[in-house]
Amino acid sequence: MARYDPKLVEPRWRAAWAEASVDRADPASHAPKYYALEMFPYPSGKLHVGHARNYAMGDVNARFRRARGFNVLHPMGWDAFGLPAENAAAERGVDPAEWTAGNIAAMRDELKRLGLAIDWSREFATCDAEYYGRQQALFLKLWARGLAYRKEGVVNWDPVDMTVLANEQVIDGRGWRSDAPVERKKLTQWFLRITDYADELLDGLAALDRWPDKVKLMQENWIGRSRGLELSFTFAGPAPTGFAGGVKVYTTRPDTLYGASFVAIAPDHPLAEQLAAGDAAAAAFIARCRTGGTSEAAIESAEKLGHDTGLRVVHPFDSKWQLPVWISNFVLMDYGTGAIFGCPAHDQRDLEFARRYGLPVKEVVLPPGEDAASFHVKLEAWTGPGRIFNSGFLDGLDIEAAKAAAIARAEADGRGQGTAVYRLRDWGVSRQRGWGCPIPAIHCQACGVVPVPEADLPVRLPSGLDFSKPGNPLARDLSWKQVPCPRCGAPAERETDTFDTFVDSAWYFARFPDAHAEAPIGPAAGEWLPVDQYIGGIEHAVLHLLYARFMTRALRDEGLMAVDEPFAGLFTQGMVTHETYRRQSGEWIEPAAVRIATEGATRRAYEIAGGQPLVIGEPEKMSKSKRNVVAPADIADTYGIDATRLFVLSDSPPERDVQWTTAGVEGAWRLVNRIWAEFDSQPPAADASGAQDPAAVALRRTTHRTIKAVTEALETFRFNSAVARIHELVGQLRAAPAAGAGPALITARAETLAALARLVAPFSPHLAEECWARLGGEGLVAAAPWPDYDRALAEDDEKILPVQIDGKRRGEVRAPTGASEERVREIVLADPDIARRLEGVTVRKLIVVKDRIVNLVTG
RNA sequence: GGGGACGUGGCGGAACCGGUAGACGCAGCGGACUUAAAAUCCGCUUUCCGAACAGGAAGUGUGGGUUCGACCCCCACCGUCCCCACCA
Repeated sequence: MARYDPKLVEPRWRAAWAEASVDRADPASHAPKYYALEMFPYPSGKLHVGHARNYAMGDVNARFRRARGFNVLHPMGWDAFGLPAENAAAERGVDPAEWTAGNIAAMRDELKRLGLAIDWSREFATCDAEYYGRQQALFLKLWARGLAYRKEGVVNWDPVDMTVLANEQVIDGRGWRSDAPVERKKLTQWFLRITDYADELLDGLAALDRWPDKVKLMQENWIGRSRGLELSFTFAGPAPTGFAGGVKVYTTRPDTLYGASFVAIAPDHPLAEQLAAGDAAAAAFIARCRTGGTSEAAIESAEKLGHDTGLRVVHPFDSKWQLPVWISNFVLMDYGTGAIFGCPAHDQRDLEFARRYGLPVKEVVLPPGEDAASFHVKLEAWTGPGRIFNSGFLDGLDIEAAKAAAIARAEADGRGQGTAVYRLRDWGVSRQRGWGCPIPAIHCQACGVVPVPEADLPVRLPSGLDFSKPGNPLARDLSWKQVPCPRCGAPAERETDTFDTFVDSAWYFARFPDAHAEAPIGPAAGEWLPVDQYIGGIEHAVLHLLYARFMTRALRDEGLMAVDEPFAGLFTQGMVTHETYRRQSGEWIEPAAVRIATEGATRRAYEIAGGQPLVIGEPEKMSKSKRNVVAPADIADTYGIDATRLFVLSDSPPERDVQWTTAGVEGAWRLVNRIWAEFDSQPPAADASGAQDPAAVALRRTTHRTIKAVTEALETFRFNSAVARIHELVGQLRAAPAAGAGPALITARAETLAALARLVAPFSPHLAEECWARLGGEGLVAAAPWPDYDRALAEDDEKILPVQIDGKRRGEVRAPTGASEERVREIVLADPDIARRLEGVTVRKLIVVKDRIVNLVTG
């Protein structure tokens, strides 16, 4: 018996797949299409077990669908722009393009070694000019449609790296890379008008029935549509220049308007800036607001500060009532109108502000059970339900009715309008980076911002950029930057900002169907999109996944895509974690340097070198800092790829985290060897004529039941359950060994093995090929159809029914599958054991659940 | 502060639609093989009472409820994790 040797077996079958081009999507096929895609990786240069799990899931799905008769498109690419390449360039003086290309080559090899059924003929990287040039072309179209624009906005500015940072790159108020306190800076930036699609992006979520609810909910909250009233407060005295119409505020609580005690505007509000020009105190206050940190902790502890402008506005429902106008740090310029009215009794922030500055607190919502004369808000605002009082024409209404009435009155008076406001902001896509897709625009003194003519695309990144100094090297490369204006020919300058890399990933899935097409999105995209199953991490729930949904719609409106939604099905997989080990002194020790000893049920860790005891920590996300990273390549050297793939899919449900353990992979490795042993010991199929062997019948039943169960588990992404069923089937095979078996059993075993090879193929494709070949199977198992099951065999012909008396299990009876209630009743009452227990009691009720259970209720 | 998810043996987890709780794996224990160890193979393994592979009791975070029957549905509470957050 030959021991299974993955080092010999695995490369051989990968070569065979490549030779036969089994992984290519067939453009001429008439089979139904299936587009399987996993989020493409950033080419860091090293494959992580987390990658291995992600791509193994996608691969199981792709191979399964192919076996079920679909024409599968399963491509791979590289999300290749980004900061790590610039860091490498800055630290080691390497060319980011070369560095990235080297990483891609290394990772491609590692991915290929995983035995993924990927159509490599469609591979591309976002840093290829062939890709990003076409992205520039798409951008020009969006620009022409008015979906791209430039706007001065307040951004997170890293003063050390001299670049804008995305919100997610700001950690506790500091730049994630420089650790410098982030500044709020006004800068003119490119934006994409994602808010034009806010309603559609929100309402479209309902149709995504194969997306996790969690992701849909996160997007819903992120878009954050709220309905309310935009309302103008006119000035009591002469209005400041440009504010003849008053100050426009936004509120979701127009029902509390009679509880108003002030109007507050953001420090960045145009009115505040105008006042600052003539009021030193106001200017100082605004400057102070801008220095405040943006971190969670800073905001949490930040006091509500204000500056009374001295201006007074008139209450919209009572012309004799005047309210002060404050500038306040807790009002945000980029939500709503940048101005609010304060109702301290019914808003906690307004209450804190009012208490600090001695502003009135007037209750207008009476909570149930409270008395109008005695109800007073003290330290906590009342935001719950109630009846409106102290509020003129709104008195006596409930909150919802009062909101409607207040909006109707404001609209009738021409002072306001019921409206929806979104939390979603337009997408700022400018980055002051040198390793990104250049934004195809030229700045001309005379003509303004001019698009690069399409014929001049791609705007290529220059080679030899200097990354050794902070800031954007493109801005320093004058020979690249200085160009004639395409409109008037005068000397002009290129836009030196590059796109946020999320732009690169917002449309890449539409490129794969025609990866080499002249047009950015070729005609085959119409056939393949949407992606049938997309797989990736939950961390992209509101970033990448929202941007891709927006881009798909924007390009649809441009006539370039035929679908509304890019991803019909989405699966978000969990991470791979690992225990952590550290010395008493605190240093983290990598798993490879640790020896685990079990003493009874307790586990202890020792450092291999020196033998000193270590502290075992909870499983955590693998990270360099905690040194708990495991490289797939090292594991594959010992146990082979198939065992590695099997393990990361078998130990936990796929959406949950899985803890990497050596014992776990060893378990998978055992299964690989057990499977192989069954094939290796199987004699050629015998002639089974005659002989009804009960062992053969039992094995066949298990086989067909397993095919059914594995098929259903793979349909619903329950990989762990599928592997458990395979374990069971292998256990049955071992219980009915070929040695000494009669012809009927040998034949049954042959049927089982033929099914097993195909059931295992999505998980452990190399092993499956080896088994298939050993069995004399036709062609490659990678191209073989999925096994069918016999319904009759998958069902037992007899069921064991537990018998409960008053809900407690007291015995069991055997009954034919599908037996009628009367028949089961007879069987139960005829059972001597049951009869004995029923002596002296009356059966009040006998409940039979077909093929499941019997419950006797006594009285 | 707002929103959401999840609590099942020593561990990861399973349980279709409300119908035998603990599949399968890991760890552990016992045995076989071996000079020995590793590997491999066989068996046991929710807890408690019990000599028992007799029988019984308890049991899916806690407390209630609905039901012939609840891990599953409802209410309240406790705990853990995730997302968002001065969003008016």
